[in-house]
Amino acid sequence: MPYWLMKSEPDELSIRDLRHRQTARWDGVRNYQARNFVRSMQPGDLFFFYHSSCPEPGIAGIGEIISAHYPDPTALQADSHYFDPKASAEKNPWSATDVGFNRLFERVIPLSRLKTQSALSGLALVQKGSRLSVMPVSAEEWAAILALA
DNA sequence: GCCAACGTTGGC
DNA sequence: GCCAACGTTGGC
Repeated sequence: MPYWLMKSEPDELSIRDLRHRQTARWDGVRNYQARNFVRSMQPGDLFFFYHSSCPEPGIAGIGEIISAHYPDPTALQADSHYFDPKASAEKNPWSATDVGFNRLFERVIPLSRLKTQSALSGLALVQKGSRLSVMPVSAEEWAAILALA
């Protein structure tokens, strides 16, 4: 079962929001590499829920993929922040998936701490200049991060 | 196909 | 708010 890491701005969707709602649609991915990762997700996959663009960027908990991927409806909504004028119902290049809550960490594992872990040096998250918002996490990386929670 | 300009991401 | 790094756009 593959593992993932996905970034969200907590102002938009935080791990606490997910815990409260239990499920949410993970949409708005607008990068082809990240989209391809979304398309390879399977129900039951777990992911680290990363808080970005906030006072304490880091991993805040764990979520679970609970649906197959499907065309991202926000790409077709003119009033959406994620509207893509080049997308159509017939040809929508963007994908979304439904996610569920799994676990809230007592404390956020800060990015600064993740950066100090040699076991995580291959993770796109900690690599200079990387802005990938959806990325795979190996079983070894998963265990190394969990050990910090 | 090249590449400059632009917009976005996201840490700090 | 700043700015480095990246991806995309569009003229040529």
